[in-house]
Amino acid sequence: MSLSKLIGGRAGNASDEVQAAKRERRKQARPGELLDAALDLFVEKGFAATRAEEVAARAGVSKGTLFLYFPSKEELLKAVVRENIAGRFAEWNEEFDHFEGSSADMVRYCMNVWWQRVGATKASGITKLMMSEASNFPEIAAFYQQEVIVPGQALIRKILQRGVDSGEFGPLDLDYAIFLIIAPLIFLIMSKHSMGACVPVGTELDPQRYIAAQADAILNGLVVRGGKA
Amino acid sequence: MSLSKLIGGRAGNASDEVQAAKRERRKQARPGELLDAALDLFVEKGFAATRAEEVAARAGVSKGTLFLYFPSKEELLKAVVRENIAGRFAEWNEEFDHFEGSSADMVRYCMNVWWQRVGATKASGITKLMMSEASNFPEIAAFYQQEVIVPGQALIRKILQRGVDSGEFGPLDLDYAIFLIIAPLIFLIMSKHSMGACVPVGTELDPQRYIAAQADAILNGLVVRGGKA
Amino acid sequence: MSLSKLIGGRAGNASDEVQAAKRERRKQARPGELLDAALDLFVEKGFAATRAEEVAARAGVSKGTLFLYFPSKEELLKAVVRENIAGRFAEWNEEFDHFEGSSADMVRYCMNVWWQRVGATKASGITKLMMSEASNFPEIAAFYQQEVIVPGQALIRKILQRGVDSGEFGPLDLDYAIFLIIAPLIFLIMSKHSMGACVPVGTELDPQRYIAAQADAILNGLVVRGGKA
Amino acid sequence: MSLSKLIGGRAGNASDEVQAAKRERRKQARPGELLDAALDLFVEKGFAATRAEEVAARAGVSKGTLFLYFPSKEELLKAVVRENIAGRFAEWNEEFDHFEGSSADMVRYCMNVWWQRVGATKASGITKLMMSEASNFPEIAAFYQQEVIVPGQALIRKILQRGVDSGEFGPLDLDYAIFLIIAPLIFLIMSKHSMGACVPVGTELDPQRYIAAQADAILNGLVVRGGKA
DNA sequence: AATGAATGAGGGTTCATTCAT
DNA sequence: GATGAATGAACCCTCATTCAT
Repeated sequence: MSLSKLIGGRAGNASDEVQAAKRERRKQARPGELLDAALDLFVEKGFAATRAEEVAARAGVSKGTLFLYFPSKEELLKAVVRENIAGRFAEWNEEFDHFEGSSADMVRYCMNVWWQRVGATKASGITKLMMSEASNFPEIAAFYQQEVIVPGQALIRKILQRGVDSGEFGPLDLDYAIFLIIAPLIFLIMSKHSMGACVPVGTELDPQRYIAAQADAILNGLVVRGGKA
Repeated sequence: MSLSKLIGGRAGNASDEVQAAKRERRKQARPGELLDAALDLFVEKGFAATRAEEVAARAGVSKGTLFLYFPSKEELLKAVVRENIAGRFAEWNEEFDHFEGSSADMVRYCMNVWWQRVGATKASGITKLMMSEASNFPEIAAFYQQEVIVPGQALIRKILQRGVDSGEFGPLDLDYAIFLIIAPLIFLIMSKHSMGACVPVGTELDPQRYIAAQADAILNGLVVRGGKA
Repeated sequence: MSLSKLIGGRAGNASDEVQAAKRERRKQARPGELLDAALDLFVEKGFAATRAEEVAARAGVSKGTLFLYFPSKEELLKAVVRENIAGRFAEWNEEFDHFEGSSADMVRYCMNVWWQRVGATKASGITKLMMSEASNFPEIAAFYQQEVIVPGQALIRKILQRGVDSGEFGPLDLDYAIFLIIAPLIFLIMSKHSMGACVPVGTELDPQRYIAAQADAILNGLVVRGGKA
Repeated sequence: MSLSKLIGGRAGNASDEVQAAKRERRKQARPGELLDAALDLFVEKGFAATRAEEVAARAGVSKGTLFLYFPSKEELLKAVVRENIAGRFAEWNEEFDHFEGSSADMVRYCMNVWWQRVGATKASGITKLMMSEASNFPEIAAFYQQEVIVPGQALIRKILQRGVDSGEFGPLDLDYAIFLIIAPLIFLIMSKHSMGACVPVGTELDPQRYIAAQADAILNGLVVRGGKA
């Protein structure tokens, strides 16, 4: 912004400043609006099948404006992925390090919190997007692998390890046990973004109930205990 | 094109008949080769990002030939899906109806047999494909829903119901419990076809071990039993 | 933009007047700076390949400002041409009318003076520009033809005619002899502005030496004289 | 072409072969037709101002076809330059090495032959093109420099050296004397392709007469000989 | 007057589809 | 049937031009 606006020269007046600020705010917001629109459409239709003009239109701007903010459609995709992978794992690690309660509760909490903070948000679309487009954009896939998959798996592993260490969980093949948590969550996302969209209304999965059912079974198993053994 | 065909003499003779038969067989095989090639490529790169010419090239024919067998790229996709979801559910239903053994074993058997007959085969690509393209082709998605998802879920439900009825499994919210079986299998397929392709060699999932670990936990739970009970 | 202008106090004062004067001068200068920048770029990259924004940037103003002074890119081109062919032929005619010396000297003088006043200046770019763009802008080309080529050729013709009249030069096909002077000068300009830019450093033409060599030969010829005659 | 066509199987007949051959010939001719069209338009309008579709249209094909033969507009330009710089200097060197006659005649012959074989042909457009676009395509310019300018100058130099060696020409600053031949020829081309196109009909340069006038003056000079010396 | 964000027509390029051979 | 040259609609991206500030 020009210095004159800040110092208030002759031409400047209150209204001007307000307008300028509004415009400035708009300009700041533009990339975000475009990224949101792009995420929606890339997730819904796939990268190749989404036209740049559609993204612009959904963000309420013209085709040309899109390219004012992102040099190409592919860079837009990269930005979409980058933007939506706010590395929150540090924060979560912290949170789980101080968790006080059983490891079973921790697993439940982890799954629920993930749903609230990722699964239920637009960010979940990134997972669908990467699943669909990974092989077309290996560079982005590698980035996603390193920024999301690796730290995510490490986090789950730590939780399970805690349960094993405390004796609450039995001995586990951790390399594979982590998918007990991950698989149902990923599946939930895929359902939401893919076939789920084609399912008759009223029959979609209820995420809370879904997660509860999964957690119950993962923790306690389907097979009834004791008694007849 | 085979040289023999090109040189083939003028008059009808034994060799001619042999050639004709061979050609006939080839002609019959052609669509299959195209469907195979298309499945591979659609799964790997997505529908929109796959060029018709690539499909033809991988099938060893020219671009024009592809359109001789399929009127459009979209019809090719439909055929690919139709071709690869040969509903084997009738057969499986039969098989499971006569299963003799515990329901826990049945779950394990079901997951393993699914892997052998679907997950490990090219047919698994259809799942990936539908996940990625469902929203672009709702008609195909509905078809898949009806031909695969509904009967598949019914099958799983029957297995779990059997366990509940026999008292081997505790009471279950069946609408959601079915995903205990489905989610890890779908996840396995997505891993294989998506990000899995971007994972460092040697760190891919071992399907057998993966399925065993999932089945164990689903059936028995992570939490240690007995003792304090 | 200059900081002083932005901070400038509210009340009229001496400084204000100074600023206003400076701004006024700047305002007058603006079109000139734009024309200079445009000439440079049009010559270097061609009209179509030069972006309006580049011109503005080189002139140190914003894109919008360019269109404040010139209604379109094409009008800018017209202005560039118009501005840079300040018909100095009247003055030169005068000068040559009063030339005292041999016509050979006059030819040499003419070529050298042309180099100093046109060839070595930015104005020489106009020649290159017209050569490149004439067929795209016939209207401008006609203007150039009328303002530069016709009077230029007339001037040369007068010089040669003088030599012929005085008996210093042999009989000449004047319509074509004029190009003896013109061709090497135009070639020098084209060298400077075109391929010359691609020639290894140190191997560019030395204009003075080039003109001297051309003039010598034109006047005296390559073939040795006398002797055997 | 398929072997069957050559061996003549069942389906093949004379008409078929004729048609196929015709088509084949067309395909072979296509690139040449496109290059011709491109040369014309690039020369006339400049590279940037020429649309790919125009080139295709002038060659009588559709836009898409152009890109079947040349991967991009820029590659088309490169091909145009390459195609039209059939390095004929070897042949010419040979020709001039065996020239029998005075060096003055050789100069005249050289200029005339150049006009017939280059100046009067489409290839002359390349010179115009390079003059206009050199700085936009330094790579092509370097190629042109190396393939045309350097050998061309060497050829001229040899001719002049011959005259100096034989005593027919006086001592020369060869580095600059070569432009006595080159400049008028280049100027002739520029006239033809640039302003020349804007000159009133009937007033264009007559190349033969132009070359004769230039050669006469270059060889014998404007200044009358003998007498007063 | 000056700015630069926004626009949208235009041009290069791709690719599903057609059709003459 | 099979081919692949040809087509042209559609898409990405550029950039001259506008206009709110």
